[in-house]
Amino acid sequence: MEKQKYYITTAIAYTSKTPHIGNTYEAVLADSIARYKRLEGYDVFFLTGTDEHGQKIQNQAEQEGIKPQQHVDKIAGEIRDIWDLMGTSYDKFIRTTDDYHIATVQKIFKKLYDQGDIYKGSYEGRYCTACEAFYTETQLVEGKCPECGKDVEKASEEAYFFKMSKYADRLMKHIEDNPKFIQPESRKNEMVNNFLKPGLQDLCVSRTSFNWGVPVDFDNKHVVYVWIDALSNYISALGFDPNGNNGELFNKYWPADVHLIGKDILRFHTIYWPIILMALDVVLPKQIFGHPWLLVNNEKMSKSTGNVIYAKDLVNLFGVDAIRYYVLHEMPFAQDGTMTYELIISRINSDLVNILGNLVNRTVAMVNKYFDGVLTCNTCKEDIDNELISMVSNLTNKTTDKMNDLKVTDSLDEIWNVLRRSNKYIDETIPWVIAKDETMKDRLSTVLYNLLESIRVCSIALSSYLPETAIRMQKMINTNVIDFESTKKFGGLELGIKVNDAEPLFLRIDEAKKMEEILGKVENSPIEIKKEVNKEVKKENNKQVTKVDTRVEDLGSQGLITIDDFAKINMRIGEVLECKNVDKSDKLLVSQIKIDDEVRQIVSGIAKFYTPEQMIGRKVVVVTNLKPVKLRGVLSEGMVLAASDNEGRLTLVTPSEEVSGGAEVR
RNA sequence: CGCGGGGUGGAGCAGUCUGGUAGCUCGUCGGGCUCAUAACCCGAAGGUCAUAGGUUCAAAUCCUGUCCCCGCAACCA
Repeated sequence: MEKQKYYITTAIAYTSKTPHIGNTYEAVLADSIARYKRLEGYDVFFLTGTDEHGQKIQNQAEQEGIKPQQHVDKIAGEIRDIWDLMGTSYDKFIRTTDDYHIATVQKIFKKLYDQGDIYKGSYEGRYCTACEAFYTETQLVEGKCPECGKDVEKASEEAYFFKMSKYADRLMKHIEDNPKFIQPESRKNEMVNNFLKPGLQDLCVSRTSFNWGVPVDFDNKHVVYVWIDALSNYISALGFDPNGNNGELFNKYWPADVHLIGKDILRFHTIYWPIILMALDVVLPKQIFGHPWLLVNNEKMSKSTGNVIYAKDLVNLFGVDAIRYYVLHEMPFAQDGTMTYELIISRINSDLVNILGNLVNRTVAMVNKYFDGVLTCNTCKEDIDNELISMVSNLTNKTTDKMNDLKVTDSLDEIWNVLRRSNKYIDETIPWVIAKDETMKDRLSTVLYNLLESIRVCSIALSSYLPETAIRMQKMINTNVIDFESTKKFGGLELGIKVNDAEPLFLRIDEAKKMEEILGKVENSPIEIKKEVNKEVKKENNKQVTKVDTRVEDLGSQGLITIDDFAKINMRIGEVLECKNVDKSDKLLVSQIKIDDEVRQIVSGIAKFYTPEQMIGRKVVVVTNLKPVKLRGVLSEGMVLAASDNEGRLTLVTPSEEVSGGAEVR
């Protein structure tokens, strides 16, 4: 019988910065699904990769003084290293800067243009001549430029658009007819109610404002804007050809069985992507799963709050499989999961060390102790065995059911139910008691056989989630029967093989010690989390400085500035006379600050940390020669300096001794 | 009234669509056992299911109002 195919993809990771554990989670999730399908006997193709174009990347590269290609090469390499570190078994890693991808995108764009789905139009907006930038109505602040506060004029920028509305009805019907198309289901309603029902706007699919992208080959002022470029990776990777000469992989694997993506980009995958495919006359993917997020202390991970956790650091601290287990287990189907070091440690100790590791260890130890590692009999059964045997034989049916719904967490729970039951079975059968009775030798052997068989079956079930651990388990019990089918009938384990010495699969973690290590109190701590954050903050600051003067680039990528550059920044001591909250803003305070004889109005994003009352009367450090800006409609004529710690808390910088207002800071 | 998610024993969650005695893991307490990584097994305590109304023989579950938390969007000069 021919193998059934299974095509799974992750979203391609954006190469603007090193991905954190939340981004990495998606790759691990996809990997566990891919591995499970392979185990089941599917012919699996697992695609992942990087999205490398766009203005943001172009800007970053400029700020670092390198070519965009150098920048993306570096980050894409990092991403691939992390995916490899986590053991993701992708079949192909696509980069949107790959030649074949660029060529395919160009062909797709051309075809859609030729058949009239893409048309050249203009992007109506407001143009600020001073800033040379376009803004939408909603971006304007009191009808003026949000950057410089000057007047803007109506203007239009040439751009290509995709006629989304043309296909809306067809898409709506598809979504209705295929209830599993968008998963989890709650997301489906969100998409239909918020975007499809109100009517689709035509999508702007090209840009002229930057050039780091796939050029439109028949109109080279334009580059293809993100969605047609990024989304097409799912088919370009397989050798799709808009003109009909599709590659073998495409013919074999398309349509995708599942696109695994973060819930934040669901709209693009469930609306724009299917419509693009319809326009290309390509069948739609079977399912799109918007997975939840991994939160740290109930907050989304972000650089600005300083709570970013990287996979590499976690692996150094806890090991690959422990982290794979944690992220897979803590992430329910539809709801965000949380991550803290304490929770990781507690999960490892209770699930991996106590339940799994200890079960294997005590069982193998008994086989060695009582039988010199070689069991002699597996037929001396008793009724008490039945429940265990039935749970073990049904395990992979259950995990398969769960995996078919992409419920990875539930699948792991099924395995742990069997592991728990096995521990209980040891207490029920009291092997250390029957070991004292010579006539019970066969019974003892059978009991231990049942346990080893349970471990064997669990190891196979686990191999998709904890591949390294599964292999270690199989080596320890020294079995060669590790195929999927063998899990369905109890008794697949060979008799007469000699188990190896018992070794702990996972080491118990002393929480207090580990936390100390994590907080960097221990010397030579492998953890760089806090330091990483500091580095990032410094980098950001450096970028700000490079904006001030382009000559900085000459001084190399360290972002050093000369004393002359520094001298351009004028800082003075000012006294806060008045301070109020800014309307409709939760972060902004507006202060009247007296500097010498002058009173400046300055807006600061410190409302989370200071009340207006606390501000009044304070002496603060003010940057006085910044270009004035309107924030939330309020004019700001400078900047109040504040220090930001790892948690993103702000503390105002104030003079340590009494000093007259207006004093220069240098 | 910008959009969305959530509030269930100390912690993390399931149960809500398809009303019918409130469940799981961790933690705590008590007991058992000693093969094992102070592990494992058994038992107990602990919840007016955010809150106020409504529908119903019956509501964590359906309807309405209110409060709180968290994301997104806008805003950190």
